[in-house]
Amino acid sequence: MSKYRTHTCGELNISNKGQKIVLSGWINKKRDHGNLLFIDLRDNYGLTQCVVDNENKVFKEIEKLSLETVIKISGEVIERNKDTINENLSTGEIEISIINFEILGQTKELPLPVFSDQEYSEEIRLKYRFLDLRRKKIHQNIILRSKVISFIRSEMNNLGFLEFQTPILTSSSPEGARDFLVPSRLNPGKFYALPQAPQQFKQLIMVSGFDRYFQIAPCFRDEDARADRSPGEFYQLDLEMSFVEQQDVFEVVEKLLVKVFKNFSDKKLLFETFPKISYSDAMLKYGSDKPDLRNPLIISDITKLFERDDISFEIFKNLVKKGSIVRSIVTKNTKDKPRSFFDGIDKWAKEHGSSGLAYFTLEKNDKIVGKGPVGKFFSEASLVELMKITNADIGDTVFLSCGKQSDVEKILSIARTRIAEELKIIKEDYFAFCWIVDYPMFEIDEQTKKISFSHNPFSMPQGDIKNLDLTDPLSLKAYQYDIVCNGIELSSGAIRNHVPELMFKLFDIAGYSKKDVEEKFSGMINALSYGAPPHGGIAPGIDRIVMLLADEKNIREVTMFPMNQNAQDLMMNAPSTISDNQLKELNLSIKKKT
RNA sequence: GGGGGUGUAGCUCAGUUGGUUAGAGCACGUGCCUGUCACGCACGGGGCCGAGGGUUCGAGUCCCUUCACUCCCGCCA
Repeated sequence: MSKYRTHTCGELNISNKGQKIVLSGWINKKRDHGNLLFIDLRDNYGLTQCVVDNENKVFKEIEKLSLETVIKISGEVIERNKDTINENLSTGEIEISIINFEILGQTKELPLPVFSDQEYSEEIRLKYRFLDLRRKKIHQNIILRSKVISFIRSEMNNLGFLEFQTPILTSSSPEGARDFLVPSRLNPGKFYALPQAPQQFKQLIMVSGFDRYFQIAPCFRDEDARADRSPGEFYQLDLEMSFVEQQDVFEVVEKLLVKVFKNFSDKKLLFETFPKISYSDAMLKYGSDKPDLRNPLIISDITKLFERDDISFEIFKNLVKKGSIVRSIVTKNTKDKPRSFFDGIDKWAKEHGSSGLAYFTLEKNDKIVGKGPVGKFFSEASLVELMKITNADIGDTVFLSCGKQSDVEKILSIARTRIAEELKIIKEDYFAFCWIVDYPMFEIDEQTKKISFSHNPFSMPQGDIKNLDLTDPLSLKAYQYDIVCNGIELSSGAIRNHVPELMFKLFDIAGYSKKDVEEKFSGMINALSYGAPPHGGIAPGIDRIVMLLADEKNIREVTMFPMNQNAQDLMMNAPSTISDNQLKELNLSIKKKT
């Protein structure tokens, strides 16, 4: 028998009636009636009500204990009266009549309450994370995370994947995010980098002939934080497979994610075979490469309409002549919405950096007309044509945005969400997964006008790889794919380029000489030259999967010890200064701030 | 690097047009209370109103600067 307990605080029930037991835990809540005192004792497993009255000689001592003191209680399991049963507790049919107690851990006055549903500031939560983590919701989130990871491990094993660790101290790579760097003592002036992802290693594992690899991999990127992005580190389910095409990867990931999401959430899946949407379609129909498919609204391009003579909407027509585009969102049966709804959307759009959203509602009396501020500019014939393009009906409203393509995409993407929220047509009880496929291999940097890799430089371009036409690199598509759920990018992956000669050519387009590539990616280029299998993979983000399952909007709610927005650990005081001696050993000196 | 929000008791917040001694709930302390489960009642301690400067007879409140936290943009192969 344990010195500290015979049972946990979530374990006892009516079947233990009459037993002498020992429990240990935290004082979650006290209810003091003067001569009768209730204590809710809490541990990881649950809550048990303990009771003591003034006939007990330790009563006065127990009465003085403050919340969150850790105590050991010995007592007897008593059946509660019918009218005092608490149906919200698994232990609610019994209570412990306290015989004796012992203090195991004293507490100072609490900087934040544990038993409370109140929100409180991040600063205090992160500084006293060990107290914060005692709170119910986040405690359960962390347990969920553990269970999800362990489930994924076992499923990956079942699917024939082997788990390997890859180095944490590795080399800096020129592409991608900013690296975290670690100075080398034995190699003065040189630095390790923490891996942004085990990208090269997992490809090397394939070249080494291990066929199917996975890892719950820590990834380090020195980028600014967002609500769904921790500064510093995050975890990916990193996986890679040999002798596969894109579809083989899709099948494995779909199988896995469907199981995970069915197992750990009550929400339903909108699709069990995830729809595949090309990058260009996604940008057109949703204005984004991470569309939320729970939202039924779809964007249409109606630029061509504005070449018609029977439309007199001169502002848009002139802009179109100068190369602007016009796209629309149609909302179903919104003719009876109050004026304030439409103006609200328009005003909101203006606040978000656009020139607003023009709109009109389709109505039919003798003939079809557009009702609303700009409806009068459209002839009946042009409205019929518009209805054909956008699938709009009488009673629907058409919102219009005109401008530069990237601006229109941006504003309509967020307008799509905003309008759907207003109309309450987002299917909140679902997970809507999709694949975004056919990403362009290259893109043009708006500022430098240089061509760069749009995603991963190691991706395999689509087409005949032996006779690839590289004269128009911007039209080249890659076997590069993202998985998106409810508007959140869960991961990206690719079929890799395992042909060194082709890789040199592609890097050349992005401005890297053969020598650069050999130097920066020596490990991998070298390996690919000694018999590399065709291979590909993906890396779903663990933190974001758990966020979706726990229905949390902030990644810190599913991370045990997160850093704050300035990449500081307020509990451990990281980062911190180091001693002169440490600096000397590392051959480093710190420049004074100017 | 840029933009928005917030900052008042240990915690969560209120504080009117600039006007007496800055309030509430929880927590803490003392007292009463033997069936509560957000127990109840009474009393009490607790404040550099984030920091600095300015306007004013007078600033928690107005102005400027600055710091912290947070959300967003940039960034995230």
